[in-house]
Amino acid sequence: MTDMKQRIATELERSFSEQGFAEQGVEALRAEADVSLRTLYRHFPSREAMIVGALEHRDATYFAWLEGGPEEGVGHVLHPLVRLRDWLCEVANTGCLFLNALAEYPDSAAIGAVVRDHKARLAEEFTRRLARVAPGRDTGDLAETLFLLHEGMTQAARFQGREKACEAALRAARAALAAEDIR
Amino acid sequence: MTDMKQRIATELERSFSEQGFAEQGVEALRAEADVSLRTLYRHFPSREAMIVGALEHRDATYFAWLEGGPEEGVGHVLHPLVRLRDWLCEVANTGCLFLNALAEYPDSAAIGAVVRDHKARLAEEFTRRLARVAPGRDTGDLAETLFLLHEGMTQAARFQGREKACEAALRAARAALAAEDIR
DNA sequence: CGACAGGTAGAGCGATCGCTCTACTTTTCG
DNA sequence: CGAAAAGTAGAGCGATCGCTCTACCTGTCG
Repeated sequence: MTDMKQRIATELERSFSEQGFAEQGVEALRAEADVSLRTLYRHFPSREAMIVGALEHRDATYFAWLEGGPEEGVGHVLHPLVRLRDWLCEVANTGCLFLNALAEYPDSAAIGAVVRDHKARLAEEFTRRLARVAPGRDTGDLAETLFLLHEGMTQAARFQGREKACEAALRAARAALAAEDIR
Repeated sequence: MTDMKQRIATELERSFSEQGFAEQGVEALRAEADVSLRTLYRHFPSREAMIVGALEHRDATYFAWLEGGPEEGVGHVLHPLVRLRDWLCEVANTGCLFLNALAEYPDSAAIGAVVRDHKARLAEEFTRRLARVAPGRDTGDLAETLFLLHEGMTQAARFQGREKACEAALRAARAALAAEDIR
């Protein structure tokens, strides 16, 4: 059943997010998902597949998390950063799950591909939003700046604390938009 | 001997940097350092101590790497970002060793402490440089912006490619300085 | 009914893990 | 010289790893 696979993927995502990748083996993952070892392996035939499955699930979760928000103006552009702040406060402040995975398995082609795909679409998110708010203008550089701030904020929140990193990133983003006369 | 410990630490740093933390056990580290298992454990009595040792060594290496450069003007402030670009080109483009370690062992107090200490001093680097170039002005926010760009650049370079991330970060940093009339 | 897909529980495989230990050699130095 | 310190080589410990497999149960459907 697809329900089962979804349910397991949800638990894998939560588990890896909370405990990291190195600190728990397959048996621990099985227990968290509350299924038999056989069922776990039926849907995710290796530990690497479990990681990829968790990342794919997180990808969907996170883009759903970004939905909604202001449909125009600065608020529309900044929305992903605001939602990231919410995520860091309400869900987890443990860095980026994708980059954490990449850190542990830098040689895995499968993991690398999922990470690159996710990040490319995330960067595109800023590009799209800027294109909507400032149509006809070349906002490519600005999109890259906002994406860098997004990545920096995610990491800095871990060791500096959420509030400081979030305020700094939003302040910097607003300044960058203001400097380009986007309002 | 301290020489020996230094030499081992150098190899540990290189090894973890190139292969990641999860993908090699103590035996592989021993082989890279080209010492006996007993000697390795004499200087670093546990795998966690090896990681901490590698991070401490990297801390020293990296701050030495930042030395030199312009002593005033925008160049002085941007120097750490320029040197980071050099590092990503010449040494390794594998993200931040400290954050990679934290990703794998989020529950280790020892590792967490080293990471927080390193990052705090790195953030301070921008604060100091700005204070020198724009004495008497409140450049705290700007320093935080530059630090966020530094962190974002480090991560983005991994999956977007060095050039794109480095150019974007330097461009964004210059723009932020210009907007505050720092030259 | 009977076949089968998909679930549970858990024993157990070989490999590898972090780490300790023995036995011996080399270097340092009072 | 001779003791202590610090090195090498590597066997081997118990624990854990990822993963497979057997044995059994349950619901669906032709």
